[in-house]
Parts: sequence; C-alpha cells; structure tokens
Amino acid sequence: MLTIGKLGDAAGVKVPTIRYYEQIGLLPEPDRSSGNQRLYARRTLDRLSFIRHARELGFPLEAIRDLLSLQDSPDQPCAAADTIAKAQLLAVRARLARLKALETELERMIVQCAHGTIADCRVIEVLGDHANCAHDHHGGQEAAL
Amino acid sequence: MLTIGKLGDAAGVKVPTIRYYEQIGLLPEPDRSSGNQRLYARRTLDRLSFIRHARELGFPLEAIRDLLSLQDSPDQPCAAADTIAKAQLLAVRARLARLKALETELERMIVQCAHGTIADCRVIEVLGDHANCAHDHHGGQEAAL
DNA sequence: ATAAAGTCTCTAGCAGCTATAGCTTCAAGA
DNA sequence: TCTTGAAGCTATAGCTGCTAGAGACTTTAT
Repeated sequence: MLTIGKLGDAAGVKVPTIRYYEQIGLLPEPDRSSGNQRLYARRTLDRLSFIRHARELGFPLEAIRDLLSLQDSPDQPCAAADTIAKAQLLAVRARLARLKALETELERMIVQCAHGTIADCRVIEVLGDHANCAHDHHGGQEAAL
Repeated sequence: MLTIGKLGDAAGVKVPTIRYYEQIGLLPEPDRSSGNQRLYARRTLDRLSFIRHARELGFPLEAIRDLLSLQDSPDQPCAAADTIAKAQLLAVRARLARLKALETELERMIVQCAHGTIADCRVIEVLGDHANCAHDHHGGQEAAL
C-alpha cells in the first residue's frame, strides 16, 4: 500500500491534486490507516499516471472521465465505447496535425538561426494559417476534446 | 479596419477573450473609433489566430508570449530566439510522441470494437507507461512548455 | 427615426489546480 | 521510550485563462 505522498511521487502528481481528483470522483476513495491517512493500492498508480499524461496532452477532465469509463466497464455495450473512442481519436488526430506543423516550423527556425538570421520567422503564420486547421471556426461545435 | 466582433469571428476567438488578451498585454491596445470602439488592423488577425492555435495545442500564455517575442523582435540576437525555439521544440516532440501512442491505442480499440470485444482495453496502460514519457517525473523541472 | 445588433466597462463565476493555516499522525534516532 | 521532524489531515483562499452577466452607449439597417 502506498501513502499519498509516495503515490504522488511515483505518478508525478502533487498531493493536493490527488485529493482534488478524489473529491471530484476521478479517483475512488481509498482505504484509510488507523490514523485516518489514505492508503492506495498499486493499481491506483496506473490510473493516476494515465490521468496525468492525458492532462498533459490537454484532455479536459470530462474527456478523461469518459476514457476511464472504458476501462472501468469493459463489459459495457461496444457502441458506447466505440463512440467515445472515435470522438477522442478525431480530437487526437487534429492535435497531431497541428503539432506536426508547429514542429516543422520550429525546426526551420532553428536551422535558420544557425545561419544567423531570424528576420523571416514564420512561426506565427504557420499556426495562424487556417489551412492546417482541423476545426471549422465558423459556426460549428468545438471538437469533443 | 475590423471591429472586435469581426476579428473574433475571423480568428475563432470570443470577444471577451480578445479584451482579456489586451488586458494582459498579449495584444496591443488598438485604435478606437470616435465612439470609443476598438478598431483592429488586418495583421492583428494573424497574431490572434496564432494565439488561438497555440492555446489549443496547450501552450500556456507565457510560452506564447515568448514565441510572439520572436516575431516582435526579428533583430534580437539569434541566441535568444534559438533558446526559446529549441525549448518549445522539445516540448512539442514530447507531446507528439505521447499523442501518437494514444492514437494507436484508440485505433486498436476501435478495431476491436468492430469485432465485438473491448474486454482488454489498454488505453490506460499506453498513457500510464512512463517509457513513452518525455519527462523525468523524479525531481526535475517541468518542461518549459 | 427608431429598433436591433454590436460594443463598452465592470464584476462575478468556472475549471483545474496550488498554496496556506492549524492541527494530527507516523517513523526514526537518541 | 521519548521526541522531533516529515508527512498527512481538513478547510479555505488564491491562481490562470477564460466566460457570462448587467446596464449603458454606439452603429447599422430599415
């Protein structure tokens, strides 16, 4: 069993954040020691690490809740899981496309820097360009992500 | 010249958000009409679109401020730009790696769903796995992103 | 000329943490 | 065994990055 501090260190999540996740129901209420301190099972570490990485990738907690529900109910009808997974996949691909464009542009800048000129920096244009944009900014819903 | 509403529509950013960016200094104070309404030059649209896309990719406003400073001072010493660009590039690549892992896993899940089984969902493992992880969770600084 | 739509400032609220205060529990050395 | 310092507890307040009113003024369209 892990104390909350050990769990936090292992997952790279701060202690108050863990308590916050418990409060909003993303993590189950753990057992307590005789002195009322939280004690976590090993598998909670997987769940918490998942949450942490998903957050870093920009998933809102509600989307993470959905993804976790896939794990929590492996017997639920496939249609539900499929819908969630497909929506998340679209969102992930949209992010990938724009991140790749940004990567390319940053690489270009760094190469140019090596040659002593940044006068024609186009970082702004590459991300400002709606041609790379997975959203329709014009009246549509935001992506589920 | 664009009114704030037109600018917002064009960039996909809400009007109060534009005023907020002005307040915190990400956007310059624009000219005003005789009736005190904001009037924006065309090029502000590029800047705002950039901010929007960078935010969607998860860059904090401070990182965006840095990136914009590259654009704002094309004559600054290359070393400064280079440092910023390289830090951002590392962060971008770390994100790309984990997003790709998640994409793969979601694809796998969807294929399995088509075959009627999600019993061995591994979404959590794929993101929980620190082998894919660009950070050192263990005592280091967070990435500049 | 007037009505509707857009804009103004100001303030308050929300998500997702993060830090502080004041107290209790635990573990490790003297 | 005692003690002392780190770690944990609850509760509350603050932070970032928006977002949504309220109530008054400006523009635009008919």
